[in-house]
Amino acid sequence: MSIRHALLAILDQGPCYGNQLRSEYNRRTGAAWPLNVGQIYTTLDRLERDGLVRTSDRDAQGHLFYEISDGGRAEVAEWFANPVAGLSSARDDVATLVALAVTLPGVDAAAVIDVQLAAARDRAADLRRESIESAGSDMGLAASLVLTARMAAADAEVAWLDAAATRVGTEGNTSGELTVDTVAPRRGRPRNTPQ
Amino acid sequence: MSIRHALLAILDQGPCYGNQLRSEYNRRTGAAWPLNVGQIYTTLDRLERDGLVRTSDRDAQGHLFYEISDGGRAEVAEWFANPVAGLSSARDDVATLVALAVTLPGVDAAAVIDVQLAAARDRAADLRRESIESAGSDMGLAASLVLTARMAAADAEVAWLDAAATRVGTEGNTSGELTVDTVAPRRGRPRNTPQ
DNA sequence: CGACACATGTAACACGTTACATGATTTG
DNA sequence: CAAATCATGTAACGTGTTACATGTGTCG
Repeated sequence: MSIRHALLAILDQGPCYGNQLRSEYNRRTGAAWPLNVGQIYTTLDRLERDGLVRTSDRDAQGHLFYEISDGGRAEVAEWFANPVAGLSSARDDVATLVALAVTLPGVDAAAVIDVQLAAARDRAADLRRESIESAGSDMGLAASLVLTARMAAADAEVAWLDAAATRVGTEGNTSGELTVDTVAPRRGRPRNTPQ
Repeated sequence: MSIRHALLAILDQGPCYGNQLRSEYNRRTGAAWPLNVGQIYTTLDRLERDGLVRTSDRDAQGHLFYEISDGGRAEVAEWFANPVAGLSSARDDVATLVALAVTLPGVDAAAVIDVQLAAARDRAADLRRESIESAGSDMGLAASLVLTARMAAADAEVAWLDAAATRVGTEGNTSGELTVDTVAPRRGRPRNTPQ
């Protein structure tokens, strides 16, 4: 639900054509999450389908302009006025992976965590470098904020994985391992004995 | 790509039937990200379509068991051995929202941030409470790790929003505001003057 | 001219998600 | 018996994402 709203919010400033929207989106988010060109048009189609946008006239250059509707404006206002589901409420693949690594017998949880930790550290370092390199440039406040958000997320991931590694090392997974058997449905009788 | 792999990893322990997989998934992830029952079956269908799983026999109770294939086992091994794309590389809706709020004239960025900040704080507090309540319980290591991961993500979000509020307050969005005009395509002539 | 960027589109697919239908079994 | 739970499924939809086709204008 992010791209939809982002494009809509930009269109709230005035009519734009496809590629223009792409540029705007990239510039404002610091090109952090690259947006495929085609996606613009599919998203615009869907916005039009939902009556939030309508196609306007064509340019002298042939650019096809899209214009926001009243409904679209309302949607933008609502977007800006209410909480959105952020990363902290999203399904976390790394956490899922680690949780399963810890609970599944036969998986070296420590090794799994190490791999993810190394990758997360790389990622954090990349972002930090990017931040330093673009320090003197003309990067706007928005792009700068996005960059710090990504760094914060990466750092949090590193810190958590670090703590997880320690806990797995000390607490072990002795009581953590869960065989599928444990969950035998109530109406029971020993069911499947994996392997 | 998370649910697929999670179910596959559980199936790597031995055959399971649908609802059993649901229980396993919920238990191992501390039921943090609730999984609709139907999703299990759609996912299993797709796993079967891809040859990573095959249906096994039926139980005396009529339970339909699924069994992992060699290809599935390979996929699980690969999943555990390589970095996965975590939250830190995902599109961040909150950051996008704030970035747009800061760059779009006519939007009260400070107010937008406040709303998100309040929601994030609530979320963090909820998780902290959940953590305290389940302190003495028999929560396994995995579920505990997942909970801390969620708290870490929520805290990071709060901290970032806090910093963003400050920066928006001090740096203002004077130089940050970007009219759509700014981006006039190179081959140019003043194009659309929004509003 | 040829390479490249601009610009618009389309077709297909993946995954996640929900709502609904259906039956059996347990339990109060 | 009635309600709740267990269990299996299906149909439909939404967004994100990619790969591809196509044309035009610019620039060396």
